[in-house]
Amino acid sequence: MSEASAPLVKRDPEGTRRRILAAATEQFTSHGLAGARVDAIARAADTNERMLYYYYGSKEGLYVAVLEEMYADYASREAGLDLADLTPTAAITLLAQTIWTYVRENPGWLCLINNENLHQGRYVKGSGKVKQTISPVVEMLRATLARGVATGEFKRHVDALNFCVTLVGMSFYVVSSRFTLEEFLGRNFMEQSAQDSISNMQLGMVLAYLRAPSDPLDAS
Amino acid sequence: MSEASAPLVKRDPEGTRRRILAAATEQFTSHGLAGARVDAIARAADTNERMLYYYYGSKEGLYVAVLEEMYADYASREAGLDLADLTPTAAITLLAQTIWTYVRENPGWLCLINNENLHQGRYVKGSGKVKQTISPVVEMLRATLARGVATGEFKRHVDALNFCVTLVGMSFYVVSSRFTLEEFLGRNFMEQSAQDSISNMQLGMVLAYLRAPSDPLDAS
Amino acid sequence: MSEASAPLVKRDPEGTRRRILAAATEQFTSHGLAGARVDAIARAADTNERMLYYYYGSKEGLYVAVLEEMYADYASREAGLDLADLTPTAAITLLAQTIWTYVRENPGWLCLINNENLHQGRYVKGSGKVKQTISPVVEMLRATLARGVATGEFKRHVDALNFCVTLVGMSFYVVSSRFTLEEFLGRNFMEQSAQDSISNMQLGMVLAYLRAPSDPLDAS
Amino acid sequence: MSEASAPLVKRDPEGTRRRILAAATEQFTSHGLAGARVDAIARAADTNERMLYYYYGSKEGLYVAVLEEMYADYASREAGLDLADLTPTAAITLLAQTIWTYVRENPGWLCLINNENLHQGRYVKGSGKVKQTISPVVEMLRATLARGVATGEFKRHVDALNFCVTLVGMSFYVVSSRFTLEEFLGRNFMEQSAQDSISNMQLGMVLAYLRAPSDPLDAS
DNA sequence: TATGAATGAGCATTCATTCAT
DNA sequence: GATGAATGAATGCTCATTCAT
Repeated sequence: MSEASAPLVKRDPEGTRRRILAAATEQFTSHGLAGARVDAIARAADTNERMLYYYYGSKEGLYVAVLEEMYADYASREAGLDLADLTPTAAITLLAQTIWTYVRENPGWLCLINNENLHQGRYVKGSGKVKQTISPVVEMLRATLARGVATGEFKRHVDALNFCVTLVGMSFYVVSSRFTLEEFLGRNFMEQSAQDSISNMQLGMVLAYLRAPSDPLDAS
Repeated sequence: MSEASAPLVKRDPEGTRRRILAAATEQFTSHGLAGARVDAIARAADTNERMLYYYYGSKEGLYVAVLEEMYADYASREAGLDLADLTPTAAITLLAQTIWTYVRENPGWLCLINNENLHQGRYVKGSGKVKQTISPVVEMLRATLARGVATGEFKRHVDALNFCVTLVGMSFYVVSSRFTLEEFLGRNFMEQSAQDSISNMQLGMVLAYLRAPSDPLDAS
Repeated sequence: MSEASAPLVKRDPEGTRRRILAAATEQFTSHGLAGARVDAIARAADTNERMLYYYYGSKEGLYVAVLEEMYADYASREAGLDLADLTPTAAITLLAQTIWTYVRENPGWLCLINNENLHQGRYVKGSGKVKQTISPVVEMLRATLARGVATGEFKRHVDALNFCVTLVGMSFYVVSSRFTLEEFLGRNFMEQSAQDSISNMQLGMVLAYLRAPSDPLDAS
Repeated sequence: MSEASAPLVKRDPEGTRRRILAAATEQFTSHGLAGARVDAIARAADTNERMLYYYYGSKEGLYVAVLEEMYADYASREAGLDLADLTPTAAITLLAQTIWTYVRENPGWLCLINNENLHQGRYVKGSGKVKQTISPVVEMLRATLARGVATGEFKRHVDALNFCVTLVGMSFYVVSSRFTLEEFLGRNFMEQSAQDSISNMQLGMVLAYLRAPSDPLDAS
C-alpha cells in the first residue's frame, strides 16, 4: 500500500499506445493496408479493438501513425550522420553504406513505402507530420559533392537529387524484390555475402562516375 | 453448324476470358491482391462473378494468371532484344534504355512485383508457368560484358547478375516510388525530362564503372 | 424429373423480397429506424443478412422501401373510395369512418409516420416513388364540401386541407398515443367501445361545424 | 471551509446534473431513445460519459429522467390555468389556445411522447414519478362543460375525456407530422398563419358541437 | 456458356458500460 | 465529484464463394 506506484497492473496508456503501434507496424508491413486485420493488430498488441479506435480513430489513422513513426525514425537516423569531417570519397562511401545498412535492417520500411506508392502516396500527402520530417541527407550530399569537385577528387557536377535517388534505389530494389529475384535468378540477396558483393559493385559505379572525366560519349 | 453461328452471338468464351484477365490486371495493379474486389473485376470485365470462378477457379487463381501473363509479356519483349550486333558500349546503352522504357511504360508491372514480394513470392513460387518464362537477358548481358572485356572497352570482370539487378533497380525504384519521392523531394519522376536526366546519369555510372581500371580503392 | 416446375425448393426471389419487406415492416414499426436490427429482420424473413443488401442495398434503402409500400397501400385504399354517389353528409361520415378504420387496423402505419417525422421527413423527401403516390382524398373532400354548400346542407366554406388534416389528426393521435393516454387517463382506446364513443363525438363535431351558420363568435 | 471554497471551483454537481439532463432532452427528442448516443450527450453537456452513469445509472435511467422532467413541466403549466372565472365558451377557447401554444412551443415534447408510445409506454409505466404528475386539466374541463350545460351555453353532455383527447389530438398531429404533411400536402404548418387558420377552424368545430342541439342524425 | 440467387464467415467500427485512479 | 482508460458484445455491412437454373 505504501508503494502506490507499485508494478503497474493494467492501466498503462503509454504502453498500450506503443504496443498497438508496434503490432500495427508489423501487420501493415506484412500484409499492406488492405490486407492487415484490425483484430489481429489488437490481439498482437494484447488489447482489444476498441482501444485501437480510442487512440488512433480508425484503421487508416493507425496506418498514418505507423508511417509517421517510420519516417521520423528514418530521419533521426540520418540526422546522426556527419559527413563534413570525411574526405569526399569517404563521405560518399559512408553514405552508401549507411543506406545499405538501413535498408537491410528495415525491410518492413520498404514494404510500407511500396504500399504507400500503391496508394499513390495518398496518406503521406495527408499527413502534415510526415511532411515535416525533412531529411537533411540531400543537403549533406550536395555539400559533399561540391567539396569533391573543389578538391578535385570528383571530376563533374552531379545533380544531388538524382544522385541520391539512384543511390537509394540500387539497394532498395535489391532488398524489396528479394523474393522474386531469388525465384528467377536463384540468388538470395539477404545473404551477407551477396549483399557485400552487390553493394561493393554499386559503390564502385558511383565512385567511378564521380571520378571519371565528363565525357560526351557517356550520354551517347 | 448453320444454327450454331446464329445471329444472337452472346457466347464469346475467349473474349470473356480476356476481358476478365484485363480487368483483373487493372484491379490487382491498382489495389493489390488483398485490396482488389472480385465483383469490381467482374463488373469491369462486363460479365458476372460466376464466370470468373468458371475460368480461373478463385481470386488467387486469377491473380496467378495475371502474374503469368505479365511475366510472359516481359520475357517476350526481352527476347526480341539483340545485343550481339552492337559494340559492347552500345549494347549496354541499349539494354539500359530498354529497361527504362519498359519500366516507364508498365508501372503496373512494378506494383505487381512489389505486391508479390509483400507476399514473399508465394505465388510466383507456386506457378510452374511463371518459372518457365526464364529471361535470356542475363545470358545476353554476360556475353556482352565478356565481349567488352575482350575488346578492351571494359576494364574489369563484372558479375552479370549483380550488374543486371542494379541496372533494373535504378529505374525500378525511381518509377515505383515516384509518389513518395515527389512528396519528399518535390520532383515528379514521371516527367520525361526528369527521367531523361536521371537515366542519363545512371547510364554514365554504369559505363564509367565498366571503363574504369579496377582499383582497390573503390572497394574501400 | 418430368415435373421440372415442381414445388420450389429454395429459389424464390420474389418470395424472398416479399418476406424481407414484411419482416422489415414489422421491425421498423416496432422499433423505429435506429432501433431495428438488420439481423433480426433477416432472421424473421427466414433468410440471411446478405440478401437484404442484395435486394435493398442498405438498411436505409429497406426502410424507404417499407415507407413506399405503406404509402402505396394507403393510396390504393383511398382510391377505392367513392363519395360522389352519396349525400354530402353521408360522404363526410363515410370518409371519417374510413380513416378511423384504416388507423385502427394499421397502428404500425402511425409508428412509421411518427418515426419519419422524427427524422424530419428526410426519407419521404428522398424517395421519388413516395412522392408520386398522391392521394385523391383531398380533391374528393373539396368536391364533397362544395356539394354540401351547394345543396345547403353545409353552411360555410371550409378549407379542405385544414379539414382533412384535422379529421385525420383526431383519430391518429388517439391510436398513436394510446399507451401514454391509457397510462395517464386510464382509458384504453384500442377497445372498440372506446373508439366508437370518441369517433362518434368527433364526427359530431365535424358535422356540427359544417352545419352551423358561420358565426363570428366562433373565432373569438 | 476557507479552503473548500478555494478559487478553482470545478466541482458543480447541480450544474453537471442539469447540463446532462438538458443535453439528453435535446438528443432524445432529436433521435429517439435508440438513436441517441451516450457520448454525444456527454459531449454536449460538456462532461464525460462517466458522470452520466454516476448521476442517472444508465441510458434508460436518463431517458426516464427526461420524461419525468417534461411531464412535470407540462403539469406545472396546466396547473397555472384557471378556467373557473371565465364563461364556459371563453374557458374552452382559452384551453384550446393554451394547448396549441404548448404544442407549438414544445415540438420535442411530441417526439418524446411518440417515442414513448413506440415503446408501448414502457417507461412511463415504470416511472412512479411520472404517474404522480396527474394533470388537473380533465377535471377542470369536466367542470367547465358542466357549467356550460348549466348556463345553457352548451346544449349537450359530453364525455370530458373524449373531448380532451380530441382537443389535444387535433393540434398534436398537425405539429407532430408537420414534415410528412408538408411533403404530401405542400403546406408548412409551422407557419403562424397556417396554424392560426387551422386552429381557428378546430375551435369552430369544438364550439359548434357544444352549442348544437343533440341530434341523432350526427351519429348516423 | 452464362447468370441471378443465395450464403456464412469475416470486416471495420460503434455501442453502452465499467474499472482504476 | 470527476476523469481517462479499458472492454465485450453487438452493429451495419462486405467478402469470396457456391447453388440452381
